[in-house]
Amino acid sequence: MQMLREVLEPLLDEVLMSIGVTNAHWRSMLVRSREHDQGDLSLPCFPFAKELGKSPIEIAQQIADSLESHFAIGEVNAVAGYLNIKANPTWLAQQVMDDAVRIGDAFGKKPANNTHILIEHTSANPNGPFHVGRARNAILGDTLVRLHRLYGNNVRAEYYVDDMGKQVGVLAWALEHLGKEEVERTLVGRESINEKWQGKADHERVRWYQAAQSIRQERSDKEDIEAEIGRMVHASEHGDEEVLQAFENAYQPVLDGMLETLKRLGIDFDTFTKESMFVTNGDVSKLMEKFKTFEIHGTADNGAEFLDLGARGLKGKTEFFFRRGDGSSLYATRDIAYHIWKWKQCDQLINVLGEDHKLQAKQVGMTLTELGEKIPDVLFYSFIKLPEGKMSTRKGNVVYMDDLLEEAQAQASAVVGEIHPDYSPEMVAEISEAAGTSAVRFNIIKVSPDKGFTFRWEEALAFEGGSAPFIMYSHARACSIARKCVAAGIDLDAAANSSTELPSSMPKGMVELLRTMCVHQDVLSKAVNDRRPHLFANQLLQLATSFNAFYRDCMILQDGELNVFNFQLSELARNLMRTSMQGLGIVPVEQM
RNA sequence: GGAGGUAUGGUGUAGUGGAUAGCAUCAGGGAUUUCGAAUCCCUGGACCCCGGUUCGAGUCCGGGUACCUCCGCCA
Repeated sequence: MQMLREVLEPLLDEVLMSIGVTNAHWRSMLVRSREHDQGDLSLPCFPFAKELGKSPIEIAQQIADSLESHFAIGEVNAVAGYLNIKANPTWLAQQVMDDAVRIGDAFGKKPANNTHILIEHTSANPNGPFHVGRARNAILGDTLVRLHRLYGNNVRAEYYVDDMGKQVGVLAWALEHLGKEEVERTLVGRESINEKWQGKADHERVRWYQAAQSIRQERSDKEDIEAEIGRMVHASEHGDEEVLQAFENAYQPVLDGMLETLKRLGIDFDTFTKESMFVTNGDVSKLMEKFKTFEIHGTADNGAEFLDLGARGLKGKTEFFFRRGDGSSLYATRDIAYHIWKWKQCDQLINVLGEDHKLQAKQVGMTLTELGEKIPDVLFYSFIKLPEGKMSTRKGNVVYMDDLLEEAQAQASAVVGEIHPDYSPEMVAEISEAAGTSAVRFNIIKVSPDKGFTFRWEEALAFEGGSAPFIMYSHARACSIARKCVAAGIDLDAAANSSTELPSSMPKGMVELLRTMCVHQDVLSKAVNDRRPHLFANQLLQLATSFNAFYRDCMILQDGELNVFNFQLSELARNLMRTSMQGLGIVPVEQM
């Protein structure tokens, strides 16, 4: 609780100095109390014992006795060598009422901040529909973008389009050379396309890609095919405009289909940058010429070139190849050119990458350092598996995001329909779409990115307990209260702006809510700066829970009479929930 | 074989060197003539193993074990 800390530190400074503590590091020992009942902040006094020649119990007591009283401090107690300080709930209420805890756009209180942040995420190869595994990148990345915006930062969300190279080459070849019948014949025995996605290009065209993958290994003329694909790929890597155009015609509809899926999840991008740009504009060849002058530059027998990063401390295989024997560039080379370009347009760079890219990212980072460039921050995440094992399109072991979202919507629809038979079909559809997509996002975002994750239908579709609909429900209930007040003929604006006495004694649920609201900004700050969105997801869950406790203990509207303070607090909590939900991509519907 | 990551109730997970390890699910019990029961309350149950550092270790260090990822002139 940063706001309490700011009040407390000068006071404690004085007391500690007066009793003879010289260790200036005590500030880092002032921690959030583990025992919520004991206090908000605690100072363990064990380290002072040696210096002062007294027991920690005595020291804690002595500090408690000599601590100056302050409006912010509610209770001070010394227990078992710990000094516990509890905030005065009335002071917390004042902080909340004075807007100290408001965050985000809707509150018009952005931190002054001129840094430009570029977040690159997703950047999936445009060769097939999103499955749940690939979507973790998009959900993490988009949530990070949203949280930065909530925090007041200037963010650009970017998708790096892999518009050249073998995967797109295979897709282009397949679309040109294979007929629908041949594709289906090749894929016989594999799962057929879900009828629902007929006409959606990512689902349609991936079958051409899959058929080609199998034909490349099995058909009698596979050497010829391989040569043909190889010719196109190399032409693309040399910037052949005709080939690049053919590639684009092949992948663009696929990419559009993929973006449609992301859109449904509330995920958007500000800019798309094509990989080929760095080949056609000459950046890549200039870069490769520059590498030649490096002392760690080396050449293989066939003329391929590399940098020996072993000399810079890389372990394992130390040669980092940037150019093939035929003179064309490699993916990583283009990635470096891309990073140099990105650094020209931002102050901070964040990439969201799967853990399989760790070595690659390290090589790129070391090379950027070699070039005198800064290295990006990277948010790595672990893969999503299925209970049957690794997700694999080839083995048919895959859950498509489109299917998951359909199912989520259908199940949410069943719940809404049951609870509210009075709602119109349109309303049910809208609510269940919001609840379904939000539940899917939240289920993925609430887990720490570096934790392996096994996808389970029943968890992804859970609408109770620690889920998005749980949060949405608390928010909807707060909205409902406000509507009830209007129905009772109360002027909301007047009530919101009228000044009111701060209560001097409060029920437990109200104190809970105030405390949660007062750490909200602290948690957001940590989630953003440490790139750990799940911390904020858990905080929002806590906020919803606290609001429920407040609702339980405090009446806002009773017998037509409005409790003004309770109403104001409820409205502030409602707004905080709403903006926080937006920060996580949860849709804040007002009724459900 | 080398490099990186992870290990917490039955299950899924949170946890800033600090006290009685939090949440959800699950199992069992209870709460509504009152602002929305997708709610709330009560009970049950966990820090992989062995050492070390420390006044104090789930957390830091070393060594095991298990699982995941990488070690392409692929992207």
